[in-house]
Amino acid sequence: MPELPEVEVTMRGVRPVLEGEVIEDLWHDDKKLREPFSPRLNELIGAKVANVSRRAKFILVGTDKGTLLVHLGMTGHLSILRSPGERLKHDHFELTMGSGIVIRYNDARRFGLVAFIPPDTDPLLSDYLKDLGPEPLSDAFTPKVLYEGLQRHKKSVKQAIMDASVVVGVGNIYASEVLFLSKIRPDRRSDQLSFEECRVLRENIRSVLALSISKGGTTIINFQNAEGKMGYFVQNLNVYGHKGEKCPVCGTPIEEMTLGQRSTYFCPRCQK
DNA sequence: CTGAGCTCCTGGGAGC
DNA sequence: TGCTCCCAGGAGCTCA
Repeated sequence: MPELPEVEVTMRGVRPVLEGEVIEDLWHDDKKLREPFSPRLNELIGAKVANVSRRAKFILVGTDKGTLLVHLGMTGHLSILRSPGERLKHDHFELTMGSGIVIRYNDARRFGLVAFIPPDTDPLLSDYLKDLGPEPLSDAFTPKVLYEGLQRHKKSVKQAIMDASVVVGVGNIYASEVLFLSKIRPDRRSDQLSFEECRVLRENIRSVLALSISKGGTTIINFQNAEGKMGYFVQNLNVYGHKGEKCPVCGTPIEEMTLGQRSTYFCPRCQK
């Protein structure tokens, strides 16, 4: 379940093996991911990679012949293969670079996306990215921006911080964690939060994501081995998945509720 | 326009 | 042991 930190770490992992290299070959299977593979992806063969970046949970591979957009969905991951073996089940896409290195995309549930943005289109203005809210770790994500974003909605604060038009990159797990750290009940209406609560919430969103990225950074070496297995971040989750266990702060049993069809965990005593 | 609910997909766990 | 059922979740879609 890649959340933003895992995408960032993946992006940092593939960047050095892509930038400045030529895409020598490109392969995909005939199953569709979130949407079918575009025939225009083949235009990237022979292209030189200029830059690799991230926007929300998308990885952007910018070349002189267009941009490759990769989203890992729920179960997607990229492997860097110096001596690629045979493809495995659920391998759906790969790039062979001039260096001989193969970047391979595997995604069991096929919730991910591989898309082509033509060279005459600014990828940030493409349909995939144009409506996205601020990056949580950018200077643009101020307490005021979060406050105003939450004021625009009447849904629960948990659903609101998972809404990419408010802020990108907060998935289901971190939503519960961040609200716990902020002592805010997930089912509070987003437009009922005070400015001060938004300030605290904004701070926790940033610190949790930043910490996960820094932890993930140490897994890059592991990530680059021939196995290509990255593994999910093993981190201390305070409430997510801990229904019935004691709150680490006050000892009250953690409760679970459903918001927007998604499991939500919280401490009924700490979170107001 | 908004928010609620549904949908895609497969592996893994629970239950029998 | 083996079968069936159900759940997980990012994000786009439909509908009221």
